[in-house]
Amino acid sequence: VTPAARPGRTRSEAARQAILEATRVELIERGYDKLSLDRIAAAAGVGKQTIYRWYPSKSALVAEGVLLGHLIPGAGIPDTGDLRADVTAWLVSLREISERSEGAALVRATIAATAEDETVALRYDEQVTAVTRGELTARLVRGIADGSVRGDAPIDAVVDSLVGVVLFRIMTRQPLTSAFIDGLVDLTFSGMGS
Amino acid sequence: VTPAARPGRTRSEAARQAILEATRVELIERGYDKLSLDRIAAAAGVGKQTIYRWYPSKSALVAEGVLLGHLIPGAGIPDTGDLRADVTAWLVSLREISERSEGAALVRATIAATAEDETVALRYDEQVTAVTRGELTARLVRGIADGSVRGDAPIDAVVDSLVGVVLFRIMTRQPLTSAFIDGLVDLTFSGMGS
Amino acid sequence: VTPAARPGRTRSEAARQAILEATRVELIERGYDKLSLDRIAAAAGVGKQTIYRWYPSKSALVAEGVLLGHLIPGAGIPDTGDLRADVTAWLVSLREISERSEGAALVRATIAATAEDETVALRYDEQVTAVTRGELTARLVRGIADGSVRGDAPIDAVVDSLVGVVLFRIMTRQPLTSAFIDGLVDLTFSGMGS
Amino acid sequence: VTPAARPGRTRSEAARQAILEATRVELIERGYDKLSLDRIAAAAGVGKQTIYRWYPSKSALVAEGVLLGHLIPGAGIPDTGDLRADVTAWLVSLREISERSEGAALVRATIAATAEDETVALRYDEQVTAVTRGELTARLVRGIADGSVRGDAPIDAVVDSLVGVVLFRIMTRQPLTSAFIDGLVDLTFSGMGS
DNA sequence: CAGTAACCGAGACGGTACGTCGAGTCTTACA
DNA sequence: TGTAAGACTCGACGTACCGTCTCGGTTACTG
Repeated sequence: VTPAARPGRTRSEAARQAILEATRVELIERGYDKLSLDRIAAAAGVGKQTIYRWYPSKSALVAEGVLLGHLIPGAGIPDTGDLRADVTAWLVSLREISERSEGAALVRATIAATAEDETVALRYDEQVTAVTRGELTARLVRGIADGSVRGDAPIDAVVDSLVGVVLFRIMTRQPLTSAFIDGLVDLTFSGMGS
Repeated sequence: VTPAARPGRTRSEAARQAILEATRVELIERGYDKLSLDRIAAAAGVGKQTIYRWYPSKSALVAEGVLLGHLIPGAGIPDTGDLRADVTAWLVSLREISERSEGAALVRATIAATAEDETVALRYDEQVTAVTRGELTARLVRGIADGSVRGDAPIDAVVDSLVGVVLFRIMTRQPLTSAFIDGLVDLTFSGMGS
Repeated sequence: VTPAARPGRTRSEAARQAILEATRVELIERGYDKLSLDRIAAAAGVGKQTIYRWYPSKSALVAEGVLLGHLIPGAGIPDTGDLRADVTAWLVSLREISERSEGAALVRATIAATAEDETVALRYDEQVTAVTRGELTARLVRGIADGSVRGDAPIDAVVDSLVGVVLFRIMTRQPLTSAFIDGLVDLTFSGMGS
Repeated sequence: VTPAARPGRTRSEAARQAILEATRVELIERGYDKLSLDRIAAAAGVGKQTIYRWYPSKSALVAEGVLLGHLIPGAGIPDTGDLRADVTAWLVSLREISERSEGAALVRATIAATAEDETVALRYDEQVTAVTRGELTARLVRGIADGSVRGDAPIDAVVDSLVGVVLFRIMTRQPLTSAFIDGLVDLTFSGMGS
């Protein structure tokens, strides 16, 4: 796909990357609602108009800037054959993200943006929830095959519970301790019923 | 405990209530980051300074305005003796809150405020998470007593999973359907293991 | 002298004119210290920031808005050959300005701004006093030439006395009557000595 | 006339003096339009209401605070028999006032207040112009008697010229030099005519 | 000599305006 | 035509004062 060969100067992919990078820095340092496009433009060495040429609004920029491969889906679910261990490993990798302060700040910025803006929520669903659900579902289906998951397990509930609880702990600034992860895995596999 | 007997005119509780009410209206209609203190002051018939006299920041105002008995803890957990039915009933009552558009808007505003501001997160923890955890824990302890919950169930994981998943569905604009609730209760009691 | 060729949009001279015009209206209607930049901006159809881009302070705006060719120097000193008649005619033209209520209001605003702000005082000196002194001095020099003014007359004292007395009468709301003007001219030419 | 014998606590003259003193300090330090009643009240150790009990408005306070015996009339016109020397001495005493920075600041504050507020202008006229005119007139009348002033001199023009020129020099921050004073006296006695 | 009326310091109140910052748009000169 | 720069309108921010009102508390006249 040739880039259309239009007249005039070609749009600078470098500028776009600089914008996204500057956005992430701002998000980490100040959070979602203290974001300033003026500051981003200055930091990226870019005119404000260039930002608006790529992204129609602040939330679109944030959606793109945060979600594009820089977040949770980065932590793919491993497949060692031992499902319980794999889920635990996945949660541990999320814990590591949440313990780097920049990671927690980005996640919180994403939560705020998602809660406040419908279009960000849609993008979030496509790019994070759907991907995670896909990976997790695929892994669980293999688990059903090897007998470690029962055939009628409520996959949606599992996915949303796990993602939801992680976001909730980050949102409320509670650490994801080992003990908590163990309890969560235990609950997920065995339930609390007697 | 004397009421301090400070000099000067006594602070107007009526003004404070008007501020909180106007804040809730604004939150429902516009969301957290489009909140305008100018508009709130005008709607409440109050000087802007009076708002700042009571609340040091936008987030403090939102924390107070939203959390004070106007949210989730309003939905207490029932106790009919049948724990599974009680948890289901509790989730259904949350669904009803989330389906009134004002309920969902307030919850989303709270999520945004909590994610962005540490002090709001602290308040949220005290006034929502702690209360819910307390109620749920008490109910589960009775469940252990009557044998419907195993003695070593990870209570924290249960509480944060249930609250987290509800907030996650509201944040991402996914409905809390009956089917989802059933799956969630099933997962919580029985786990997904085979 | 090239027009600088700076990057970015060129500053809007139209906006500046609208600001000055709105300022004069406000000054006439409300006076110097009841001036509101919010109102001026609204009346001029201009953002407040644009006012601050042109003028660093309220007084600078007033200095510019009032002094720029809209004041006393507008009343140049005539030269008919009869110096006494010329000075009288000049004072009469000042009387006419001071009798239009908008004229008096503008003069009083200028007095207030000048008295309160050093930089306005400097501008006033350059744009009003210096110009008037120049015109009057030139006229008096011609008067010396034709013998109607003595060669060692204290020009500075003449200029400051005439300007000062006019401003004083306007400031204290005393009218510039014909009788007063005649007395003043008499004093200026002949002195009060016997 | 007894002071009415009203019931209730008598108004505190000490408070009133403290208010006036604090007002003068503020005027000297910040000028007329940056005056703050809150600051004055705090500095005077007085409630704001007390100020309003004595003075209905900011300008009334300034008029009272500044004019009451703390200004130009303090410099009475001497009478040594030599009128020219007396007028010169009076102008020199005004120069001394204008050279103490607090003196010039108070005069400028008064000018600003007078220019902006009609009621202050009235008071100014009564308490400064009228008094000065009275003293000067009395002295000039004696001058007529001893032959140093011609009988038909325009007294009003003399008074307003002298007061006006002094205020004008202070307002525009020009010093009252000896040379200027000499020129002014020369002009006043002999005129500029040949 | 108790009542009560006017004062006092203090400070909260509803407002208006300040000077600054940010969003999103528009207009230059340059590449 | 795209780009960096930057001015534009609009609107919100958090602060400072204004002039009023309301506290608890203090005088001083009055019945």
